[in-house]
Order: sequence, then structure tokens, then C-alpha cells
Amino acid sequence: MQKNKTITIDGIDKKILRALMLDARTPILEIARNVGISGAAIHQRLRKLEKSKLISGSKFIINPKILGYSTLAFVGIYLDKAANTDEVIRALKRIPEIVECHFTTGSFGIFVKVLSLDNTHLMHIINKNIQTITGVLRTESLISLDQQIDRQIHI
Amino acid sequence: MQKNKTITIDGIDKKILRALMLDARTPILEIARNVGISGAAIHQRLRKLEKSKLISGSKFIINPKILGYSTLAFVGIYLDKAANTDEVIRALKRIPEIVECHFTTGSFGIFVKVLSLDNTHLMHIINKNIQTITGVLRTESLISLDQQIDRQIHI
DNA sequence: TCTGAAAGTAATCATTT
DNA sequence: AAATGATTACTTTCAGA
Repeated sequence: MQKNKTITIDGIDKKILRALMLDARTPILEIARNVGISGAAIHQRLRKLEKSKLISGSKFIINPKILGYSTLAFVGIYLDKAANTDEVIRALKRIPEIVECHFTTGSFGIFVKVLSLDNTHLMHIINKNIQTITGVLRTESLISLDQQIDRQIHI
Repeated sequence: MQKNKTITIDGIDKKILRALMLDARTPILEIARNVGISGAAIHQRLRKLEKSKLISGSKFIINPKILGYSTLAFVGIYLDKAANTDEVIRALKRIPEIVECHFTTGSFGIFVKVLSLDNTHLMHIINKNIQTITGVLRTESLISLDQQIDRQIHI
């Protein structure tokens, strides 16, 4: 168990975070001008926020559609009572189209988010890659026809 | 409908993308040294990748746990046949704890991802904020006990 | 598509409040 | 603890190969 110290963030921290949550390459000096302190001060605040682990990193966001990945699906995976869950997770990690994987409450044990080229490709991933894992009983799919919201927690 | 031109990316583009997908503030010159071309050339390639929309932006990633958001849940929302879906989506956008929202195939019409402080808070969001929207019949929740995979499409 | 040079910006550090 | 100005390293743009 990790003990995460709580942190107090003021209005300046919020402005810094809001700018960088939208665009990780927002110029520091632009933020500095907006909040009225020096670039070096913004930097020190960023280091503090990173140290507190409130900022867990930064990423360039890739648009999967440009690579032909047009189908997004959620797949619930029902596991055998005797299934070795660690083994199942390890097998799921080896499927690159799986971008999220959760242990969940409810009827299925594992819930994954899958990016695929099309429905045929999705079917292949489910039938050939997921269903063949030892311990997997059956799956239930939900295809996202359109995503309306994609954001982070509000600060 | 948006027409996205397909793009050819070579090994250098892949190296650039892989570095920046892991850390959006990786120095361009560090990448330049790794791949053996100038910083200016990396820059031009980045502009090409942005223009193609393969790169759809960059973000600082906030760790919700540090802000006390320890419960992640997926909620399936069943809609009335007569529901005004645009109205429902608009109402969902006003709930800041909803970070993803999808129109989906299958029994429920809408599927959302919710970040909440704890189970009590989640219950409040479902009962007071989601169930009260006109057109919403009932909901079905799935709580993520542990997330094992969180990544982007493999390049 | 690449390079090297020039101008602007980021990151670090010693120092001050 | 949080800010600043100076210094070094990096990013960005541009003319030209």
C-alpha cells in the first residue's frame, strides 16, 4: 500500500495544471505571464506537483483513427472460479489492442477496453486472443458507436 | 464525416512518437541524438505528424488518487425509447465526475466512466445526478477494484 | 527531407525575501 | 517555503543544400 500525502494547491497551481492538462507543451513563460510570476517560479511549482505525484506524467495523444483503428469496444470477461488471474492478466498484456484492463465487481471478473481496426478484427481479438486464454469462460461485448466525453478529473 | 488521409510513418517517426507518448516533454535534442538526425529535422517531422492529425495533442496526466478520487466505476445507462439523447448527453457533460461517455450497442444506450471520492460519493452521483436526468430509466454499475493496464495503441 | 545558424524559451542554480 | 535574475541547454524558425 502506498501512502500518498495530501497536498494543498492554490489558484496559481490550478492555472498551471489546467493549461498543461490541455496541452503539455504550453510555454511556461506564457503561463508565467498569465499568473504574474517568473518562469523559474512556475518551474519550482511544477517540481513540487510532480514530487507530490499529483502530476503522474505527460503524454502525446495519438489518434487511433489515423492508423485505421476505428472500432472501440468494452469487453467483459467471465473467469473460471479456478482461474489464475495473474496468468490471465499477463496474457491480456500481450494483446496490444487491449488499452485498459480492470478487475471489477459484478458478474464478470475482468473488464477491458479494446481498440480494433473494424468489427472483423474485434471478433478475431475476442475469439482468437481472449477466449483462448486458460481460465476465460466467456465474454460479453459492448461497442462504442460514438464517444461524446473524454476528459480528466476537474481541477 | 471527416476524411482522414492515411499517412506513412517510418522508423524515425515511430521512435519520435514512442518517446513523446511516454513523456510529452522529452527533449527534442535527446530524441535527435538517439535517432541521429538534427533537432530541426525532428521538428519538421513532428509538424508533419501534427498536420496529419496522428498526434491529436498532448496532456499532463493528473493522478486522481492524490485529490482523493479513489473509486473508478463504469455505469451503463438505460434510456427511455422516447429519450432526447442530445439532452441526456448535455446533462451528463455537466457532471464533472464523468470522464468518458459512449453511445453503445447492446442493452443500454449510454455507457460512462465515473471518477468518485468513494462508494458513497459514487452512489450520490448515480442517484442524484444521473438517475434524475429525463429519459434515464435505470443504471447498472461496475466498480473497478484495480486497473492493470492503461496505455495507448501500440506503434 | 535534411542541415546549421539565429532568435526565443526552458531548466537549473545561487541568492533574496 | 516561495520568489527572482543570471546561466546553460533546448526549441523553433528559416535560408539553403
